[in-house]
Amino acid sequence: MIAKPVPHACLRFDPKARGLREPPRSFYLRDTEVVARNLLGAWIARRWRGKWYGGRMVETEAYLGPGDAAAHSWKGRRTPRVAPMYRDGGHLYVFFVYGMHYCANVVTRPEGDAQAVLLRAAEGPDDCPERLLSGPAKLCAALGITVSDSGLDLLAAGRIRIFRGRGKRPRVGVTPRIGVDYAGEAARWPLRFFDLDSPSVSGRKSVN
DNA sequence: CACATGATCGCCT
DNA sequence: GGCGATCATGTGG
Repeated sequence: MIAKPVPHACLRFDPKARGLREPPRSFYLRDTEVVARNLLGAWIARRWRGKWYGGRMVETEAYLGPGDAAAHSWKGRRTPRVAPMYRDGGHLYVFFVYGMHYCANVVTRPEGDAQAVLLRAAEGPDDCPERLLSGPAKLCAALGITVSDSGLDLLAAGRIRIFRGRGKRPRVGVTPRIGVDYAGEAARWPLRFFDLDSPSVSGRKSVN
C-alpha cells in the first residue's frame, strides 16, 4: 500500500467549535491568483470516521491552465486524470506523482477553464509537529487524501471541505513555483504564495 | 547550509 | 520508454 487514507491523529479539530464557515462557490470562480492568496489562512479539512482533521493553509501555488506550461491542462490537455480541472471552481483535483506521492489542488474559475491552486503546506492544530503538513505530498499523506478524492465537490457537504480563515490576514510572500523547471518561461512566473510568518512553509522563503 | 540521489509507478508519447 | 506540481537521506563545505 502506497498511502493509507488515514489522517494523522494530531490533526483532529472541530470546525464548528472554531466557528469556521465555508466560502460560497463564487469564492472559487475568481481569478486563480486571487484564490491562491485568499486560501492562505483557510482550513483544509477531512472527515474520517465521523471526525474532522485538518490544518490552516500557509502555502499555495496558482496553475493558470492551457497557457501555463507548468499546468497539467497545458495546451488544453484533457485526459481522465486531469478531467476534474475542467469542472467549475470548488472541486478537488488530486494526482499521483513520482510513484509514491499525492498532491491536492482546488479547482478555480468557471467550468471549462482548467485552472487550479496546489495546496503546498499547512499548519496543524496545537500540539502537532510543526512540519507535518509542510509540502504538498506530506499534506496529502497526513490528511489521508488520495486520488480516490479527486473530483469531489468541496461544497457538497462531503468528506473534504475548506473553511474560511478567521482573524487577521496573513502577510503574503511571493516566489516562482517549486519543481517546475521544465516549464520554460512559466517556471519563473511568481505564482507561489505563502504566509511570511509561518514556520510551516515548505522550502525557500525568498526568490533564489 | 547547499546540493545530489534513489525510491517507485501511472501517465502520456 | 521517459519522466514527474516530492521527499528523505547522504555528502561536503
